Amino acid sequence: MNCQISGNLGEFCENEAKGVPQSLVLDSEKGELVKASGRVEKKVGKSEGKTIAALKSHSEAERRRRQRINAHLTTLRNLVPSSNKMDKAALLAEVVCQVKQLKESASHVSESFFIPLDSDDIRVETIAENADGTCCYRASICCEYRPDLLSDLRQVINSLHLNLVKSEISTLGSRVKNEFVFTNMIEGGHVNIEHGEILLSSVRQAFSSVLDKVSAFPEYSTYPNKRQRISCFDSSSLF
Amino acid sequence: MNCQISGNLGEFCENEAKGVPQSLVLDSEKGELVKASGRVEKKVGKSEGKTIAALKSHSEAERRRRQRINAHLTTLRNLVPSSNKMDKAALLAEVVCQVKQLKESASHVSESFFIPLDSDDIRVETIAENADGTCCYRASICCEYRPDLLSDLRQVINSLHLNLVKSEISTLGSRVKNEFVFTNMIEGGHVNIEHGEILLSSVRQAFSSVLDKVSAFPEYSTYPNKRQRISCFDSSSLF
DNA sequence: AGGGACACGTGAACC
DNA sequence: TGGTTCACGTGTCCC
Repeated sequence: MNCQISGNLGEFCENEAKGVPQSLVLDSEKGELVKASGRVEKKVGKSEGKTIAALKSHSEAERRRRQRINAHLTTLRNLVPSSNKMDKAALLAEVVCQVKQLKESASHVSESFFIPLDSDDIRVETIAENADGTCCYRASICCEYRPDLLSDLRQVINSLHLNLVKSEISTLGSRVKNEFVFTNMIEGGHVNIEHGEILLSSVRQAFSSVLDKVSAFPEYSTYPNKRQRISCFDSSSLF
Repeated sequence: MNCQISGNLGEFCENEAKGVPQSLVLDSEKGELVKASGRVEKKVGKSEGKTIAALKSHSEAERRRRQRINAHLTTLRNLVPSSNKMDKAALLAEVVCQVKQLKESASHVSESFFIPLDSDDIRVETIAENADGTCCYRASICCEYRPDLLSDLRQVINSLHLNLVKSEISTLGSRVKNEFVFTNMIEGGHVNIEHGEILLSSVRQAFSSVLDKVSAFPEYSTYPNKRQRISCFDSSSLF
């Protein structure tokens, strides 16, 4: 199966010329060592010319194939940062990681763009943790619009004393998504003593209470049946 | 340079036993065909055992290296869709495309998240073109907040009669970014006769007029100097 | 010296 | 049958 004979005679001749009998061959099944003999100029018959040509085109094709593969590898090397001195396997491993990571972040991002139409959604997550202890968080709540929603949210956000760095309102049909980005910094550049997880869970709980208020008032939960089209700009209901 | 002798004698012995003199060797420099001779059991000296061991460990190491590389290739094959029957080069080419595309979309997305702090920014672009002629567009305007900004924008959006599917307000410090996603559909499911590019350029022009209005009233352009902190929720200035 | 990494030419298999 | 792909063992360089 794994038995074959191959070789380019040029090197062999060089070795032979130097009197260096390095050209040994291993029979891996029997563990025997064998010295490849010098060239035998024996005629092989009328097919010799064709065999030469076939062998030559074969090795050339194989060289082209290797060049093709290595060219793609080089391209990948330039695409992945700091992979200049990696060997082939390490480069491919790095590419695997990059692809996984990029795919994950891409799906994560598109998911953060998404406004679920049939289920309410609360997301509270850490989006960056810095070495100095400062963290950046994102909290979002997506639900059906109702008249008191924004004032309720404002009240909740204010009561939590979050260090807001960005807030966002999106609308899609009659649904609204509010997103807040905040840090654990407090005035003066100090880091909030509260542990991140505690902060996040209190935000989660506060958002839940906003959603619960909707459920508690059925007149709001039937709101979508009206299929009212709202938008920050084609309706003044939000403002 | 490219001259070498290699081979596993097992195969050679099989061929020899079958009387098939296929084991030919090509000297690619001279174009000569040579038949590899049968095994020569000549003693090579006291180093024969070591040479056997070296050759064996070498080929085994090489096999492990190949396995490592191919394992990563298999992983990549599972990571990129519909690459089951691609050969190595095509797979790598596809991976190159995927990585480029993912990196581009990732940077594109993070750029769309970005709120420029020192320059006003208008972006109008197509985000999807469907086979049925319907298109999905995104238009965004990012600038310093000023009291009339939202009503100006609302007026502009209304006058364009866009089929809005999503609108978004983000704030970062005293800067505001408004984003609108709209389609070329009109009531009844028909596609707007207007060509997409005309639609987009009129949106771009309308947004520019909103920005121009800021420049025309210097009291607004000095607004940032106050470093006023606004947010949808820690200030009522937006609503 | 000895092990890793790479390019090479070959045999086998497939179409 | 030519053409192409892959795995293999080897030669060679480098540390």
